[in-house]
Amino acid sequence: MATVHSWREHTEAALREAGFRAGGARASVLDLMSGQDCCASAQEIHASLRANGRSVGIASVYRVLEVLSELRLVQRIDVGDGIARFEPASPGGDHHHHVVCDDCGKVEPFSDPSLERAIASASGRLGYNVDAHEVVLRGECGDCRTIN
Amino acid sequence: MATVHSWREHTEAALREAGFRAGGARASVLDLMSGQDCCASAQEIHASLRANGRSVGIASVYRVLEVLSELRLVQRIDVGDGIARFEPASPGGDHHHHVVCDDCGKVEPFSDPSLERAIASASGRLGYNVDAHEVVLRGECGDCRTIN
DNA sequence: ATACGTGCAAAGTATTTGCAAACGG
DNA sequence: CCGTTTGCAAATACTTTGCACGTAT
Repeated sequence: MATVHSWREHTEAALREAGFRAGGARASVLDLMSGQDCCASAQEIHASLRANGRSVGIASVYRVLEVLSELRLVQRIDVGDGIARFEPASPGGDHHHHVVCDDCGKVEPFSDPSLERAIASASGRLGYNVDAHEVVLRGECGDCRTIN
Repeated sequence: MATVHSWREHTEAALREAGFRAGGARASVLDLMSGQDCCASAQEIHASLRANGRSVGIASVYRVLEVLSELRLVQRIDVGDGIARFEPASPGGDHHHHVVCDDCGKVEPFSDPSLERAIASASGRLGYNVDAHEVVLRGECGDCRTIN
């Protein structure tokens, strides 16, 4: 059974509901992102679109990502290199976090239920209405450790 | 009992050991940062120094922060606004994380031992030599919730 | 004396904004 | 039609780099 509401469908519905119109650039970005396994930067997304022959402007990519971020349809990720990365917010439950290699800069996803529980419990103790969170671990990856 | 090794002293010793020379800009940055309670951006640090009459160049601030980051004497924090922030790495044990208000952008520190345990345990399961981590929570702060 | 540290200015890169044309409803 | 969306180009903002000079060792 395929997910009844793919991220793509869910997102388009949410945009329509929020009063946004359809448009080529947005459709292209959604197309690309729906097949994206982990986070990608605006520049990477733009380059991929160009490579696939869809000529969307870089400004549109940023604008689409801004809207999607505000509606929490994508999550913005900062792994510490000053580049904003984005990935579909997971209604499908594949929520995850990231490990970054200090050495080669590689970014990999991981997930851990007990970490999620600890975050939920800590969130409850703050005077904030916490609705999103991000965890970034840093260290030397296996490959780099072998080389050095 | 005052901490025998303040961050300031610890940091200067580590720099000397690593073969760095003393210099005015670095001393100014260390001075300022040792009295810093939570994270500050390079620009904020630069502005504070100027305000205090210490004319260090912005480039030096960045260079000092880069060195300190590499030696893990300061931790770099990215709360998602595209600005790198830095705070003394806590040998004194006041390790903490950050909550950011989605609305007004305010950044506040918090700490939670069980969250730390969960991170340590998750770190152990990855193929990485995890030596640093960062958690950012996002939500509406108490003030903004009252206003809206 | 020699190499490292620093300040300034210029360059680089990610992101945002102004604007006119294209397009959806 | 009217207002949103888009692409281009220019503007902005943060950060890095080149280079000449100062300074610690």
